[in-house]
Amino acid sequence: MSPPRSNTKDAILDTAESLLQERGFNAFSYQHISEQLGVKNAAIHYHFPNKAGLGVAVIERYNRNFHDWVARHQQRGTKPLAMLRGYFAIPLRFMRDGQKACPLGVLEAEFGAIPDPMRDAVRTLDADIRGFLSEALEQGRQQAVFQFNGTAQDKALLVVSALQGALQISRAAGTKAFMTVIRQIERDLGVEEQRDKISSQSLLVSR
Amino acid sequence: MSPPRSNTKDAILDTAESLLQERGFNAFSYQHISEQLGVKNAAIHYHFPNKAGLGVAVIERYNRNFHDWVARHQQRGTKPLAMLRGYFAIPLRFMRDGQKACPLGVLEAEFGAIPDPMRDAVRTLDADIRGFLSEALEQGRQQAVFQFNGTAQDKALLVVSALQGALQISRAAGTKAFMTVIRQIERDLGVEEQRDKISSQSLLVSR
DNA sequence: TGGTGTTTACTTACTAGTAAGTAAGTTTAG
DNA sequence: CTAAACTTACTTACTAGTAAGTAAACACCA
Repeated sequence: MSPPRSNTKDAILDTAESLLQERGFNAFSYQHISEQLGVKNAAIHYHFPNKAGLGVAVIERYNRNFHDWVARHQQRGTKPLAMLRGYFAIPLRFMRDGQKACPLGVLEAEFGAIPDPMRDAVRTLDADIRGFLSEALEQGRQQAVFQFNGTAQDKALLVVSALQGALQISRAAGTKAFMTVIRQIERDLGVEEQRDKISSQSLLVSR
Repeated sequence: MSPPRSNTKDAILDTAESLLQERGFNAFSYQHISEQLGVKNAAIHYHFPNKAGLGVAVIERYNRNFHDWVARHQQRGTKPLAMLRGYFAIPLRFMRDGQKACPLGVLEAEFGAIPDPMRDAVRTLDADIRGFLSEALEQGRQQAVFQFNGTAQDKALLVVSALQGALQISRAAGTKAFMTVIRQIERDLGVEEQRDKISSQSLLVSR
C-alpha cells in the first residue's frame, strides 16, 4: 500500500541540493546530476519534468527538514543558547563540507534569474528561518541569557544576514572568517565567552 | 596622442556589471549584452575574447572605482561616521536601482562555478573593502564616535557580512529589511539615532 | 596634398558543445 | 499483466567562441 519508494528521487534531490550550494542554480544542469548519479538525463526528467519544479522541490524539502529540526529541539526543550548554537552549526557544516554556500543566499543572489515559483519558495523559507530565530532570541532575552536592543525580529534579521554573508565571504577569505563572525555575534548578544583555547571547535559543533 | 577611446568597451562593462548584479555570472550571456547594446555578439568577443576575461575586467574596474571613491573621501578628510554612511550608500543604491545585489556577494555565491582568475580578483576586492572599513572603524573608535568590542578587523568583517547578506535578503523580503539591518548596525556601534521620522531616508543618502 | 598601408572596431556567418525537454520503447517488480 | 522506473534517441534553443571580411579612421611619407 505504501508508495513504492524509489530512492533515485531522493538521490536526485540530494545531488541537486549539493550542486546548488556549490555552483548555484543556473550553473548546474541535469547532466551534472545524471553523471554524478550514474543515470541518464531523462531519468531526472521522469521525476522532475522541469528544472523549476526540481528547484522548488529542493527548497521545500530543505524547509521541511528545517522545520523538523526546530520541532525536535522544541520538543526536548532545548534552551535558547543551545538553540542558537545548534542553528549556527548548520552553516558551519556547509562550510566544512566543501565550502558550500547556504541555499538561501545562493538563490537570493540569483534572484533575478530564477523561475517565479522558486522565488515564492525562497520567500517562504526566508520568513520561516527568521521567524524561528526571532523566537529563540526573544526567549533568550526573557531568560536574560541574551542582551540586545531593538526587536527580536530586527536582531534576527541582522544575525541571519551576517551568517549568510559570512558563509559566502568565507569561500573567498577562508574558514576563519566565518568563525570570527560567529564569535562577534555572540559577543554582541552578551554571551559569555567561556573557554579560550578549546573554544571555537567544541563550542560550535554542538548537540 | 591620447588613445582613441571607444565607448563601446565601457558600455560592455557597464552592461555586464549590471547583468552580473541582476542575474549572476552564469546566468548572463554575450547575447544578453549584445542585444541590450545593439551590437553583435562578436563585437563583445573583440573587446573581451572570453567570458572569464570580461568577468575579471568587471571586478577590477569595480575595485578601481571603489579605490577612487575611498581616495576622494580621504583627501577631503571625511570623518568616520560620514565615511561609514557613505559606504552604506553604495549597497543602498544597488537596492534602489532595481534590486541589484552586490557584485561581491553574487560572485562568492557562485564561487564554485567561476573561472580561477575571477576568484583571485574576488579575493582582492574582498580584502580591499574589508581593509577600508577596518580603518574607518578604527579611526571612529579612536575618535570615540564608534564603540565596539574586538578588533576593528573583526567588526569590519561582521559589518560587511551583514550588509552583503541583508542586500540579498532584501530581494526576497523587501527594501525595509535592508534599512533595518543598517539601523541595527549603527545601534551596535553606539551611533546616536538622531531624527525619528525623517530618519532612514535622509540619514543614508549621505554625502 | 594625396596616396598607401595599417589599425581599430566592428559585422556576417559559422562551429562545436551543452542546455532543457520529449517521445517512444524496455525492463522489472508486484 | 500492468504500472513504475527507467533508457535510447532525439529536438530545439542557446552557449561561448572563431574565421573571414569590411568600412572608416589614422599614420606616414613623397
